[in-house]
Amino acid sequence: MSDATARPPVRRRRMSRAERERQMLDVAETVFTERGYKATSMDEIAERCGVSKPMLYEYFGSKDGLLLACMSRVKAELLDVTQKAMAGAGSPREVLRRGMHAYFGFIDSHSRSFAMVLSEPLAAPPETAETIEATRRQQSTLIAGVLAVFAPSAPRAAIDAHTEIIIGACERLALWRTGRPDVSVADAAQYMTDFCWHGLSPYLDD
Amino acid sequence: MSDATARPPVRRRRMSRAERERQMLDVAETVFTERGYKATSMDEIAERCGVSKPMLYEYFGSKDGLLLACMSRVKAELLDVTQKAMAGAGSPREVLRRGMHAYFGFIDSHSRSFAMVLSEPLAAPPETAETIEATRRQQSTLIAGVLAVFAPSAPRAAIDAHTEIIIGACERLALWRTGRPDVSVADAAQYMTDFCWHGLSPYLDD
DNA sequence: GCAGTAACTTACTCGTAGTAGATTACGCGA
DNA sequence: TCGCGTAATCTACTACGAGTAAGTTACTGC
Repeated sequence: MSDATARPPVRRRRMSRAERERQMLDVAETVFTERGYKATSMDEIAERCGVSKPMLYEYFGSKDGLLLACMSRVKAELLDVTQKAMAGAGSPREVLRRGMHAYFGFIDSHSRSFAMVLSEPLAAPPETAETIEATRRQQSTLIAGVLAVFAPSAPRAAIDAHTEIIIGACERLALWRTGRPDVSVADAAQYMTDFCWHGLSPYLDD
Repeated sequence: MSDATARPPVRRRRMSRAERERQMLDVAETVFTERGYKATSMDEIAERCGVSKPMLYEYFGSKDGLLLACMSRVKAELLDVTQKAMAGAGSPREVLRRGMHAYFGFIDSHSRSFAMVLSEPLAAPPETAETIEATRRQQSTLIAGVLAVFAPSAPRAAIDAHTEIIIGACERLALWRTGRPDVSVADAAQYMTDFCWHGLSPYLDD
């Protein structure tokens, strides 16, 4: 009866490294999403993992490191989903539309509010910022690849610039959708695709 | 001789509220830019103002508040510059190009690295994030207004969406330019304008 | 059963955001 | 020129959270 009375029998299983790491990432992702990066304390994440703080540091080195790990995982998943969606398409335009649809759909369903964290959180030292940029670059590479295939005649600088333009536009639009439940995933994908294809010209009256 | 020996005669003038506020914002902007948001301590800003920490809190309430005030000021200036640049143009396309040019030019000359702070710093509580969004919305309103004039036939939702797309693209492109000194202000403005006008279609080979 | 190691903990330090309450300098009327 | 009120300012704290050093426990293979 010694444990039943004193403390609720918190099941503190030992876990393998990989198992624990995954669990920590899951918890951290949840808490960061709930509270925001700054308002989250390492102590709280540790507690909700049923583990003590130094464990987190053992695994991720720092609070920034933990956030970074979360983001890397999510971004990798996002990249994968996007890539797969694009694979099945025929026309260039369809490739783009499907990619966009997958992108917005992922952010929407997976963790709508985590999108905030994704696009905002850097209070971080420049080093961390750079790492995040690097992750983003993967996404860029995908887009840039697509553009390069579609437009082999375009100079490199133009491709890079347009890649940044498209990524920025997507991220911002995704963020905006957070407060606009009336705009569906398909709508957003359509807006982006149309805009990429013809810009504003369809709307212009002259 | 009493002050000359003991301590360097730090000129600690008293200032009026408005005067001190401006000075604090100047210093804070500089330090945030130098060190990044997180790595900057309120003590350091206070010291470089020749003032003690509680003064900063008296004026801005919190570290987030101070950052926010900096950003508001810069954004207001940016908005102003952009607006003025657009005023003098004839054709719609020229309006856009001039606006873009002013935008990138401002970020470039005024505080290239502060652009990082502008687009990153939110480790802030949601409330602060919202305030920043509100500031950004001013910029949005400008763009949306322009779009509405150019394309009176477009539905409201489309205008809003395109506004977000354009803002996101601009911010991202500005950030990207930070690491690409070879891309001039004019280049960036041109990329954005062209893309807004016709999207990718000029590059597509089909 | 008994190493040996890998998972895990307790119990700290240190830096920095934020605050309570005393204090000083300046403007202004007599 | 002298006080006197008030606004600007300071000293001296507390609180909390990131990060760490060094020790402790539980599985794993022999």
